[in-house]
Amino acid sequence: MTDARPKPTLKDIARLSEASPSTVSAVLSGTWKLRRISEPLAERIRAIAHAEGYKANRQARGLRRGRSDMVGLILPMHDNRFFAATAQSFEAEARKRNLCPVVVSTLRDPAEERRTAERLISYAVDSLVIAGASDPAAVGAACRAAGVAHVYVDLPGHDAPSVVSDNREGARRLARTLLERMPRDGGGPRGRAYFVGGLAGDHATAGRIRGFREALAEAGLPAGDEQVIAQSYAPSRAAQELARLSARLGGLPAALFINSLTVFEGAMTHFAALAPPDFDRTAVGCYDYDPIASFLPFPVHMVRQDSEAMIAQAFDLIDDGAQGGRVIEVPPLQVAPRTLVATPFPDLG
Amino acid sequence: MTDARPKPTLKDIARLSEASPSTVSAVLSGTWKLRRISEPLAERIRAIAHAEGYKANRQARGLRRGRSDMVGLILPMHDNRFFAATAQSFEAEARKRNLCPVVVSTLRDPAEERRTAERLISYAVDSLVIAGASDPAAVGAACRAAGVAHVYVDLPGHDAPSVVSDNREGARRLARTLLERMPRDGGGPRGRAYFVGGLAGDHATAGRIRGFREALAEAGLPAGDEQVIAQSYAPSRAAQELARLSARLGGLPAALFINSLTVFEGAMTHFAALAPPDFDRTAVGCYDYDPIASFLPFPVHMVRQDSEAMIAQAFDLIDDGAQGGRVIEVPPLQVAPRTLVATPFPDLG
DNA sequence: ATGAAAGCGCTAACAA
DNA sequence: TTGTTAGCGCTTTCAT
Repeated sequence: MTDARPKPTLKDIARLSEASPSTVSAVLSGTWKLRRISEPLAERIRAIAHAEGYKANRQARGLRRGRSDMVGLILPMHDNRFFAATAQSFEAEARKRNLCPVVVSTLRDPAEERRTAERLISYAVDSLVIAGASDPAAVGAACRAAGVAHVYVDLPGHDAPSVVSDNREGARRLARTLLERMPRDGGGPRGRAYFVGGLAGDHATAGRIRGFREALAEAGLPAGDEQVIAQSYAPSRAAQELARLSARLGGLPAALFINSLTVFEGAMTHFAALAPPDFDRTAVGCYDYDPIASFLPFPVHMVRQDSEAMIAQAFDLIDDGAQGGRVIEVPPLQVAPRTLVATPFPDLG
Repeated sequence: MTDARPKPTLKDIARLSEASPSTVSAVLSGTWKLRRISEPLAERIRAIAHAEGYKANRQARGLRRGRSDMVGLILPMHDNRFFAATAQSFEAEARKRNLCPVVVSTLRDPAEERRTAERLISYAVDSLVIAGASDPAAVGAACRAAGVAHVYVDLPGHDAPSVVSDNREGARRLARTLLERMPRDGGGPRGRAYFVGGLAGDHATAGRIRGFREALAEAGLPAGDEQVIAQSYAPSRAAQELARLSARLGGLPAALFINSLTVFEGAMTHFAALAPPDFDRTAVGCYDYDPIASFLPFPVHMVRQDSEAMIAQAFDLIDDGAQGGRVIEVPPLQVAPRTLVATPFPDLG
């Protein structure tokens, strides 16, 4: 497995091509416009380098140049659609700039998050994108101490620019969609739209509740406090709250704004416990996205964070050397139900 | 953002603590057992290093030591449950060994894959785990040329050890489960188990078909060729094949072994087109895993690759300096339907 | 028990 | 148009 002879270094190529290391370096790293090197020499060097399988040692180059051409993305976890999509966009943007992207997750452990940031910095990453930071201040301190450019994504920091979802606008749009779709047959206890799940104290949830309320107000149907149920993200709790609500209303409400997939799971178990629910009489929306969920036996309008746009913004901020705690809000995307047939399980809706 | 004064280097700490760089290095990098350094001196150095916020430059250290303490994972993509889980396990194992994990995806582009491998190697990663390689030979060549230890995961390579799923055993187990659950009311055209989806030529699918056939044979119900339908992974094609099958049988078969989530999506659209399908009369299994899918209105037995065990194996192989094209097979896990109520939508079966 | 010095592989002044 | 040289920050003999 290990090759017998050691990898050729720049000096080897210099010796073989009878040129000086600096010339070889210039030729091989594209700096050679400045050093008006003769085309034949350049060609010879390239040929020899290629023949010898020369590959520059980026640790050495980085050490000398004081930068690595690596950029890091720190995530809470990989196994999450949004963060995975974020990673994908991150890599695409990094490659556009000819940088080497590396992605690392930290499991929402502030200590691990900090350690990871410091590690990447010690490898001299040029910049860091920090998504869903659990302790932005700590990471920010490490970056600042090292003079490493950084941007927060999804959850804002204070010492550097942030790119977050426009929860309020996203929620407003989803709520509007639900209001359009919900049955218009008069009022009655079931005639209203309900917001379910999440924590009202949570920054994201708070924004979504505002958007929800605004859409309802716009439509001349201002929401009463009982229309917003936001005490938990837990599926079991969601199922419980929905059961209570359905009991009170005598069925599901005309529109259900479900705040996140975990809450949605809980909702599914509640639906399962019902006598065949009548989804003609209920418009369902979920502020979160999962492709399989859009294949459910009833139409679900979903919201997906625009990770692509967010990452593009993040890189712009880094490219521009933006400083300070500016927060940029990017509206999320709405995903129509992918239900191929209007009501896949006809007897259900 | 950028700090005014530059980061302290080892030399700075040496000057400040009135010790030599070599002593400081020894103290700070734990090598100091050898160099019987006095405890007071060590303590003083540590204190000063801490006070100055000294962080070793790993590019320099790596350059000198000829290794970086970084390990890389190359993935086809992030946005995939299996690969995401693989990344998570990879990071956990790396951290156990005090190595810095970095994850990069290559979108199944062999050129990108190779480039990424070379890049990571040029940063002197100590070893590389390559998951779902689209061109193992090219990556392997790069690793060998550089003497970088590497292991393939999920899809095998030939120049180094591989860890793959035991598709045959996984399929056998899933098929057994389906045979246990399927209605036993005599034969008839609908009384048999069917394998649907994937490409029979594909290595993974081929193994699964073998396992499927073996389970049926064990049960005294050897499969005829028409019971294996494996021409495509495409959802639309799957829907089409299922429609044809249902038409021929007069309904869904007693057991449906669905080979992958994409095929499953297609199956969903077919189910939707049917008159209310009767899932009392059909046991459904999917060789793939998605948590939301397990909340569907009918029970789905799912199979999930054991990424944790696979990655643990991969690290063992690297730790042991294993060489050559050995292939280790790890059986996948079976996930029972998480359906909380036996039949969530009672009217559906 | 500690220090001096060489050098990892590369780049960038500065010379020529 | 090209070569010489001095480091980047660290580890590691080899001296003492």
